[in-house]
Order: sequence, then C-alpha cells, then structure tokens
Amino acid sequence: MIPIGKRVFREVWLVDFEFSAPPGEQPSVVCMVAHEIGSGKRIRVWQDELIKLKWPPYAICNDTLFVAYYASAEMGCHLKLNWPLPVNVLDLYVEFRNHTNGLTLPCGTSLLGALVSFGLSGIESSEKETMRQLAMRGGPYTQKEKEDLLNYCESDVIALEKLLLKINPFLDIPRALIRGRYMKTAAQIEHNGIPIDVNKLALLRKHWIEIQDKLIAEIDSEYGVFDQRTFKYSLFAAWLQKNEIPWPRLLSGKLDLSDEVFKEMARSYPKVAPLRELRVTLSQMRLAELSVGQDNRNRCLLSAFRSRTGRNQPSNNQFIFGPAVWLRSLIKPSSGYGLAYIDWSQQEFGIAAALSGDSLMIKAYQSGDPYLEFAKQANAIPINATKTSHKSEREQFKACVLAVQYGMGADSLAQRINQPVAKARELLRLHKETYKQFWEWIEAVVNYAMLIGRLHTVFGWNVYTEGSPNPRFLQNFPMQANGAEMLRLACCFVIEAGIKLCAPVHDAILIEAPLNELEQAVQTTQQLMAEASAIVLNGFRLRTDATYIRYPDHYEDERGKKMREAIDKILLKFSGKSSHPDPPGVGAYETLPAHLRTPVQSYYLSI
DNA sequence: TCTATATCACCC
DNA sequence: AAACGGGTGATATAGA
Repeated sequence: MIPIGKRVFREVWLVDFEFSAPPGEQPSVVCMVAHEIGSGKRIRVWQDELIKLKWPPYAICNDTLFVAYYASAEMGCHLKLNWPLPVNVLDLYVEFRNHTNGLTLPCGTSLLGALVSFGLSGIESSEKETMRQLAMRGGPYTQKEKEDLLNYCESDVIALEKLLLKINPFLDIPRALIRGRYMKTAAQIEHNGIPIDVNKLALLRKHWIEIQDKLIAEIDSEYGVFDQRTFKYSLFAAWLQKNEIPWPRLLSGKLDLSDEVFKEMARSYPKVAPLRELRVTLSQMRLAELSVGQDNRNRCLLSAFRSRTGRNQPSNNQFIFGPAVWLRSLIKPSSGYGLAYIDWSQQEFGIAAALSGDSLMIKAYQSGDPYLEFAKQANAIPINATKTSHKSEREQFKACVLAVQYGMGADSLAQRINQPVAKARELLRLHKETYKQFWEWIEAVVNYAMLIGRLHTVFGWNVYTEGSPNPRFLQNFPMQANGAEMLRLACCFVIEAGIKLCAPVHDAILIEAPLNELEQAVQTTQQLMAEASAIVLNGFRLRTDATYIRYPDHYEDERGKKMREAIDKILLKFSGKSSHPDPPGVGAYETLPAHLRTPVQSYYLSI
C-alpha cells in the first residue's frame, strides 16, 4: 500500500516509453520500462514483444496509480498498441508545472529541469539528446542499441521515482487525477487528428511560391520595395522619400510598419493602400509545416497545460487552427462523415458573471445577447432595441466588454472603436457602474493575488504572482484559466462518451461523426459542454453554438472567405482545375472500440 | 554565415 | 513611462 498525496494505492507504476513520432503520424513504439514502487518489480520490454501484448504488463485498475512525465505520450503509445488506458494517471510534468507555474525555473520544465529544481540530478542532457535521436531514427537496432535505449528509458523511470518522492508532499491527488484524466483525453485527441483535404494542401504547397510571386509582381511594380519575396525597409524608406510621405517612426527610430499605421497612412496617402493589402495578404500566407499523417489527418502535440493559465498551446505552425483562418478551408471531412465546430457563447463573460455572482451580468448573459443587454442595462439604448436597430451601439458595448476582460484602458479602447477617448472612458464607466459586483469581485481577486502571491482556478490550477505581476494578467486569469478548466473537462466528457473529438480550440471543440450520427453527436456534445460549465461555475450553464461541415463541404470561416476565394482563383489559373477528386479516406475514421475507451469517471468538486 | 533581437501578425 | 490577457512563429536587420 503506497500513500501518494493523501490517497493510498495498492500499486504505483512509474512508466516511460521510447517512441518515434514523425510529423502528423501516431507514435511508433520503441520500448517501455515500468517500475512498481512497493514491490520493486521492474519490467523492460522491447517493441517486438510489446506489440504482442493485448494488455499492459502492469495493473491499471481503480486501486493502482500510473505515473509518467508528460503522460499524453505514454497514453498515445497505449492507444497505438491498442491497450486500454489506466484508470488513475498522475502526470508529474503537469504537477510540476502546477507546482512552479509563474516562477522562473533554473532549467525549464523537462524531467531534467524538474529534478534540478528539486536539487536532484538526472542523466546528462547530452546523453539524453543522443538517445532521443536514436529513438527518433527508428529501427532496425543492434543489440547494443537496444540495450542502450532500454537503459536510457529505465534511467528516466528512476529519475521519475526520485521526482515523485520529492513532489509527493505537495500533491493534491483528487485534482491531480483530474489533470491526469485530461492527459488521457489529450492523447486520444492527438490520436484522432483532424481530417485534411490533402489534394488542396498539395496544390497550395506546389504553387505557394508562385502565388506569392504573382501577388507581389502585380503590386510591387508600382513601388519597388520588394527584393524577391522580401520587403526591404531601406527600399520602402527610399520610396517614402521619393514620394515625400512623412512616415511615423518607432521609439527606436525605425519606421513603424504595423498594419495599424499602414491603415492610417492609407487614409491620407491613398497610394499606400495597395501595398498595405499586399502585406496583409502575404502575412496570411504562412503554411510551413502543417503536419499531416499518411491517413490525411493533421496531428500535433497539443502541449496541454503549457500556458500559464493552463491552456493547451499547440504549435501554430503544425496545428491547422494556428495560421490565418482562411487556411481552415483545408479541413474537410472524408466521404460519409461530417464535422462540427462547437464553441461556448461569450465564454469569458459568462464565467465572469457566474464567478462574481453579479446579478445584472448574469441576467445579461442569460438574455442571449450580453452586449445588447449591457447597453440596455446602462440605459444607452431603448429597452426594445435590437441587434439590427442599434448595431453600432452594440458593437461599442461589445468592444467595451472585451476591453474589460483584457484590462484595456480608455485610450486603447478608443482607438479600437475609432471613437474619442471620452467615449471610451464613458463606456468603461458604464461597465463599472452597471456591474458593481463584478468589479468588487475582480478587485478582490487582484488584491488576493498581490497579498498571497498566487491565484488558482476552481480545480486548483495554480499560478504564482510574486514580484510585480501585471495587474491585467491577474484580472484576466479567473476567466481564462477557468475557461481552460471548463474546456479540459468538456473534452474528457466528450471523449468518454465515445464521440470522436478532433481538436480543442480554447473555447471550442471540433468533433467528427458519420453523417447520420452527426446531429446526435452534436446534441450530446452540447449537453456535455453545458455540464462542464455547470461544474466549473457551480451550476451556471453556458450556451454553445454549433457549426456543421458535411462532406463534401469544407470548413469555412466567414472571416477568411475572401482570402480563400482569391487564392482559389489564382490556383485555378495555375492548375487549370479547382480540385482533384478526393482520395479514399485512408484509415480516416475508426471508432475506438468500447473496451479501450476510458470509462466515464466521476469528478471531484470543492474549494 | 549564423545567431540574437525587435517587431509584427496570427490565433482564442 | 505606459498600460490588451494568454500564446507561437516569421521576418528583417544588426551584430558576432
């Protein structure tokens, strides 16, 4: 019987896998080492034996604990091996993040870094790098290499045990297991991936440079500020001088090349407008390393718990939801399937309302249109006003709500809504007067952080706020971090309900289902998202919106439609046809067999 | 030629 | 002094 935190487990298994994971592919397992703390039992298994096992060689039931560092990797290996996932997962990466979040660490958040910060030493990081390379290289391996890899794998398990003993006194096991549960979910999401129109992607990649060249050639002939595809500051400066245009400069003395300045300057000097458009277009053309596997699905590390607020932080480069929105048109369900993008409506506003208990804010959220209702509550528009009758007022109150969420000041808000500072000040004042209880609450939160030196969410995601923290961060933390809790919980529910979850996107998720099951899946997902919000917000339920994408349609975001159409037009000229037939979905969709799914778990509440 | 820095743009 | 939260990544240029 081994006590971990305040709970006792029959067995505690420390596990590490070595694997290789080419971009966009599920991991290929190389080897595994597992140690059990109580009995001292040690297991070392090479790939060829692992794939024969139908069940992990360690206990994964209710009264045992699975411990790993960055457990989504180990869980990914389980899924690849068709093994069920452990009931109780303790991820020391996540717990170390939570234990030190907000502090400056001597050696980062790797296992090695965690050991160092507890005054322990692991193996040399140069050796680690060599072995990691060896695992990534893939087989075949010599007997010596196999031994080396297993030894290396085992050394990490030993390091993990040392870390566990050090961090054990700080563990809040019920909550740590909720976080571990999300790491299981994250592994399943990564395992699933997002279906991609690979023909379109190939076409885009093939003509990527040509498209940019064409766009530049069309416009730059009038300016001569590009060298190949590089915008040259010096050439632009020369052009400005020749055209006698005084251009704003940064404090450093360099020309201010932000789009904001381009926009303003285009008003007084219309001839800079086309150049501005070109720069905007080119900046939306970044698609370097979208990682798509052989099965035509976009997969990458979600980097769960990476951000200070506990959000996922996948690479913008590899993740289809990273680059400009028009590129989401590459998301396309395979034949017979559909997708749905489901997001919480005004999530942060709802969280602020619920956690502060501000009755007017709650009423505004429940009205269905918080921005319009806010304007009414502030007596700025008549009680019978609508979204259409008072469009611009609604936009201003909306901007004000967002400004408050980010701690924006009157000057920035004024600029944002293109109004005098007095107007912005007035809007912010109305917010403070209308939502008095919210402001009392949020000020108490900020004071608490200043006094105690840390903040945490309802499920115990912690951040240290020592030193001179940015007060706007403190003010935003409860909304963003509890929003992240909500998303993680919803993802767990959705995965555990057997729904194919493809991606989390901060306040939204993308799911997939056969066309005839899609609406049911969406309905269930919406219920589960409401459930998750109620758990985080003590009974308060947030609404969700769903957008469907049914084969043969592709994902389309209104904001990116113009760009997508413009690019399609150019592609048409290059290739002569708009699209190729869809390839068959290569292993595009297989539902995880029921016996492999994580069972639905109860959750723990309180604080 | 490579790296570091500043700046900017994208996402929620 | 200024004051938009959390991020990742690309780009242009300066400097080693």
